[in-house]
Amino acid sequence: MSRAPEYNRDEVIHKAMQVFWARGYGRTSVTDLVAATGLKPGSLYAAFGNKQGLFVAVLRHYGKRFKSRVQRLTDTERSALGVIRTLLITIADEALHTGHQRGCLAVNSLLELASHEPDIARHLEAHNEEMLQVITQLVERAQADGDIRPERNARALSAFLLNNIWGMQVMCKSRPNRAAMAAIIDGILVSLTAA
Amino acid sequence: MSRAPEYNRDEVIHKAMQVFWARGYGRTSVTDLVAATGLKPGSLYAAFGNKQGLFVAVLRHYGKRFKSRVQRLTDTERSALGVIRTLLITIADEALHTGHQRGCLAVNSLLELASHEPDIARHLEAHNEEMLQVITQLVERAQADGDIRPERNARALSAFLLNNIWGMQVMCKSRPNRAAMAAIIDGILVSLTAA
DNA sequence: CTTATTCTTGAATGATTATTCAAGTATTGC
DNA sequence: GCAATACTTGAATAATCATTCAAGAATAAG
Repeated sequence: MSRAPEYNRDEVIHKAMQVFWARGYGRTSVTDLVAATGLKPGSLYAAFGNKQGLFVAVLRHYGKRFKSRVQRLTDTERSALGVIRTLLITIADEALHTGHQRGCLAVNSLLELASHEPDIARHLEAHNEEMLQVITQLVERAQADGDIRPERNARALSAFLLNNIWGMQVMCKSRPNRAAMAAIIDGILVSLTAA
Repeated sequence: MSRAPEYNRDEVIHKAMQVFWARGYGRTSVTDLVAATGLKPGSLYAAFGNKQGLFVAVLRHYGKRFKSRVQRLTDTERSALGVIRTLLITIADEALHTGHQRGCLAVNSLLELASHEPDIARHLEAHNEEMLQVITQLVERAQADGDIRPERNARALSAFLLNNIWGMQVMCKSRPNRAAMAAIIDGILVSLTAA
């Protein structure tokens, strides 16, 4: 006993993500979102409360997307160190090949909003903590494989790895460069596999 | 035969920097700048053209400030590798000790504006290139000192180093953490001084 | 069909924005 | 004192912003 929505929620979130990712939160107007999603203001506000509500939904979507991508990598690659290497190469390739220099939505949003929107800050910190855990598991598996010395602190190595991933996401925004990317990946692997 | 300005240009730029740094370009209103600098809109626009003009002046000021800081470090430290280590520790300490999590104005602005303001993007890319050169000189000196293997590519090592500095500036915005910072600095130095 | 429920629409609202400009004020040279 | 010049002031402007809401349209139950 009611009317069904004409839109698909996930599609709307995905389209909104493209706009937020390309333009940032602050520079994205509700008018932009209306144009991208096809939903009129009233429907958008009924579905997500407000602009920030839609943005939180987008961040959730982005996080799931990233995790499922790592999972797919883990499924195809045999060694954990191979997964790490492929992950880094994938990030580099994405930065180098895509024309738009969007970087990482989570990093972009962290820098834009962390100091001003506590709710979003908390969400992004949780996202980073999850990323750190995923990486730590990979490092521990690489240690079990014998590719990384077992006496080294997995959590510490992961913090170092995540730091470099963040750095690469910054470079995405400023003349991404194949030689530099290769040097970075090399530097990471040298450090990870050192005695 | 005219009236002298009542303000000091550098002071105004410095005060404007604090606001842009704390709030970001987009979230800083001209009203904020008027409050922080004490200049009324008319005077601000006469002096800097517009908001973006003031921001460019701020970025220039920020760049000079950073370079003079590295220079001071270079003057006091004996070894180039020591300068690199101290530089990294300084960045980490600043992130850990200051209550406000401002990160780096150049990185923040790059992520916020690079895709939308070509003039500012060019300015920030030049800034990054300068940083890369400063770091490359340090690496080359460390090679001459015998602290880094001479056969390694100084430019590549510097790209790796800068990447980690960028990463640390991202971490500034998300729960900066002493153990992680130490792990990162350790990871960098392991890689730099590896065979 | 009737009614209740929910979705859609798009114009209206009020706040905030960057920027301008005319009027007022101080300083300098004569 | 008299201009000429440049700085200061703050109200006005016009655009853009997120958000609301009343009216219309579709669906489902009875």
